Amino acid sequence: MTTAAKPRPADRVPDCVDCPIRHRAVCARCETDELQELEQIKYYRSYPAGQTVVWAGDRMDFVASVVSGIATLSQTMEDGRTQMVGLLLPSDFIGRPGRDDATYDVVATSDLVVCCFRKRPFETLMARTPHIGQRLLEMTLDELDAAREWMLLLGRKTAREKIASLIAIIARRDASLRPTGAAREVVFDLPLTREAMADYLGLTLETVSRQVSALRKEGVIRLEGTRRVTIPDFERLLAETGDDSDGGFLV
Amino acid sequence: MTTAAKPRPADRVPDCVDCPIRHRAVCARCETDELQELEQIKYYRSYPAGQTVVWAGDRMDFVASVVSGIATLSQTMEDGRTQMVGLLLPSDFIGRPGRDDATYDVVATSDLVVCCFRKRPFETLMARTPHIGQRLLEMTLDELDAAREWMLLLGRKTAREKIASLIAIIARRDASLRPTGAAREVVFDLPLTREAMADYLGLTLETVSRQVSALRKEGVIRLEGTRRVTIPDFERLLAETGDDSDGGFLV
DNA sequence: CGAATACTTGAGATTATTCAAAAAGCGTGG
DNA sequence: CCACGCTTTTTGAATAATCTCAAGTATTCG
Repeated sequence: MTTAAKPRPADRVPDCVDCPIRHRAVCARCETDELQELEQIKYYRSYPAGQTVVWAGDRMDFVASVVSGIATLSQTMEDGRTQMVGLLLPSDFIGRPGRDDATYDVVATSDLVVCCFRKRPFETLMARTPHIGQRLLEMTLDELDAAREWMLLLGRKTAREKIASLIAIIARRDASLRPTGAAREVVFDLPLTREAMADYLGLTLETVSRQVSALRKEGVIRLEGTRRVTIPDFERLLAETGDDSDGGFLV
Repeated sequence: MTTAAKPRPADRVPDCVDCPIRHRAVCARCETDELQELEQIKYYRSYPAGQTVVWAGDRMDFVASVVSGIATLSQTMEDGRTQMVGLLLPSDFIGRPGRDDATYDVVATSDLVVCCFRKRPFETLMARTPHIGQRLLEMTLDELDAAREWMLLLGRKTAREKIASLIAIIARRDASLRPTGAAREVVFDLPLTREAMADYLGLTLETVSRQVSALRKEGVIRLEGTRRVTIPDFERLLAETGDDSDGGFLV
């Protein structure tokens, strides 16, 4: 089902001080001495696109931060229906302190680099210093808000609104990571296949395809190939999401 | 739309030591001296069934624990579509430290008693002692798991599976709060109207009604009136939920 | 270039919704 | 205790949205 390449220990592991996600990840609030303790128990791993990082139910002896790339969290029912329950971007946290088994499948959607911490030492460190737990609480509260926003999408939005919402969210995130100011035209690549989009949105891939095509035909978006999206008028796209018109633009 | 009775300050506010939710709420890990600090900033409020505790977007100057009764968290779209994103039971936490405005509507579904803490002092206390933050992190992680389980339900389950899942969850919770051991027949009252069930499940109330009737006609559940449910065979109900057959019975 | 994967499109079936009306349940006052 | 009005729930019929199955086309990778 998925490729089977092994995770590769990365060749060089950068110092925390030079880390690109230093200010957003679970370690964001750590003092220098705390960082040094983290350095002791951390190691990098790389996964090629498509590879599974952990399977739901598997024992997990580490927690980790996404350094670069994208991973997905998903759940699968006995008969194969799957629902994505989270999209992990750089600085996002993988795993749950205090829990030994993975609750969800974690899959690398692009080439992925993660900064792992051995779980027991991490838990010990967490108990000793409040900074990690404080930051993790903030991040978890944010994720909970995101999950609840997604519940509204899954439960109440139409297929068209779901697609528009997903594109808007990816576009926004992309804009926030990018140096540029407020470009009139937003251009970016979808990091997900149609099937992954379907799993995220609670749709079939055919419905995703049809709705993407519909938005394209109506000029809400433009496509180069199947992945590269141009949004000529962001307001127009937002109007298709079903969300409040005011709600947090360019957060 | 909702009744407009004022929240009533409760007459007597029990000591934390005697509190029924003491061991599960956000204060669960607090030492005696920390409890004393909490006593200083706490006050009780009561809301009659149907009343709104806070509206999304309103300023909230307190956080709170549910002491008794049930409340719902929900989101409403401009055109009135609403999605429930959480069910708050005794010991559950309301509000988010560090945030001034409510993100969701909170509505008392039954008569409700909450233990409020003024927000600023609570935040200060949190910063000073790690016990509250630690417990809040645990609770938030549990809520995140619950939200993600709900995402699977909303995105991938059929109407029938949704209803069966909701009934099973309420039955389980009810069993866990009840003194009895493993009774063969489970009997309990649905704490939600058909409309509230629909809002929780991402369905219309008519579909809820139809599926409840279908389960009744097929003997999966029995009904006395519209609220009182008997489950003659819990395994049979679980088989209708679409979940793994093994997954956490009577957790 | 060829095979494999990803995507699109069509037609028909299915599921859930919408609109409408009737029945059941609930609380109040006579 | 019962009648009345109100809310909640049930049920029906028609409609709309999405899914399923089935090709066919485009894209990617070796």
